[in-house]
Amino acid sequence: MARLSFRDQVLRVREDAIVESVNRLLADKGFDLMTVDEVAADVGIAKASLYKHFPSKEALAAAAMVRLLQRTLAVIDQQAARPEATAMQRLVAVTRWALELQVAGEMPSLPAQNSSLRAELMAHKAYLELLLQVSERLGEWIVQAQAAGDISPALPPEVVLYTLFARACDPVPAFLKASGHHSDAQIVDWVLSICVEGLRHAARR
Amino acid sequence: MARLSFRDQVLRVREDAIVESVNRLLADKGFDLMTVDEVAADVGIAKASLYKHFPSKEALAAAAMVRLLQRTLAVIDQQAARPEATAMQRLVAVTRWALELQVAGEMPSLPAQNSSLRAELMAHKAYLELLLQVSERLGEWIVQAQAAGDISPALPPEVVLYTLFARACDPVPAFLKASGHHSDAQIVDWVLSICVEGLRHAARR
DNA sequence: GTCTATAGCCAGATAGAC
DNA sequence: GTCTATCTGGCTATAGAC
Repeated sequence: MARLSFRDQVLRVREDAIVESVNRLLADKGFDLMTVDEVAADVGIAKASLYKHFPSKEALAAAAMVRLLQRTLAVIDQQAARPEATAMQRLVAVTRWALELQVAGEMPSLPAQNSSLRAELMAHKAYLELLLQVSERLGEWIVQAQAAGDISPALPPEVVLYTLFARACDPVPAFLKASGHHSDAQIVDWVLSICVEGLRHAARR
Repeated sequence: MARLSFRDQVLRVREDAIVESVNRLLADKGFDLMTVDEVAADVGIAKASLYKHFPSKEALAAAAMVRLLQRTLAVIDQQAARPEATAMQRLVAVTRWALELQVAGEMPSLPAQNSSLRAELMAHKAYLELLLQVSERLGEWIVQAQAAGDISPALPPEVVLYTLFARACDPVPAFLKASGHHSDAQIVDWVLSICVEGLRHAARR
């Protein structure tokens, strides 16, 4: 990794601050309700300055998703470094991390249906590359967990992968949290248990 | 039920057509991307005429949700009329119906985060009444299924209810459908099986 | 690169004739 | 109640001075 000049370091720090604001606002309000004015106000710079760093609102969201995938890969690396853990335990740990992020209100969420956003994401090389990496890393563990009998072999790995991904935008934690009867940890445990046991015992029917 | 005058019948038919268009557009594009202009064009009337029937875009969405809940109650009634079925079989049948509706692209979906929409829904008496009815009807079966050992007694009924509700907006079917490798029926079976077995075997942890 | 000010656009809602 | 035409506000994005 090349040494960065002082100017570039300042730039980097500012952009990190921007992306973190975007991440929080995406988690809080979602893409459509998040306005660029809000982002600028939250970072503490003028809107025109934001557009010097990122060319569009969609690019802002893409940057937040790249950040999320990078953090996900870091968690995956961390799990890969546990020699005593089974593939299933690693999958569960990563999923638990995602659920905890969501319950803490730090999981950015994008609408599945906004076409301009989808188009920009599908053209974003770094995003696609990271998404592929995450999928492949998890995919290996899924196959291993199926061989070990921890995940039903009746399920295509693809189905398992999507089911795990979907925990990141599962509405159940938010509803349970809103009802106010349970602790965050308890909510995460329930949702995780339902997911894990579902994958374990699912059949072709 | 009072006999309707001819005028009122015409009104009713037109409003049904409107709500059906809204339902389809909500399923297709979601609330934020659906425009009132599109609804008017789809129905074949002017936008101003739409506003004579429904006072706001949010009211249109609320009407579509009321229609959905009414259809849900009809399915619940249908299951209640099967004396040979267990509570669990009834719950599974209702959930399967919802998943099939979603895979067919006829399940209207609302963003969880749009606050003006949430405010209007929470003020909509018919909607809340129906939602309560559906929850209570399903809640009874959930308790019975837990007593029969078909659903883990470690789960609060509330958690089970939300987990079933969430199948209506589960992103997994859409992803699997987009991948193009599987039939609709197969997709529904997998998602349903993961859900049902998860509820059956979930533990407190 | 940062700012103020504004252009341009789109979508929800309304006026008013018929 | 239906239409055409218009208003209004808010949002993305940019111009241009410093």
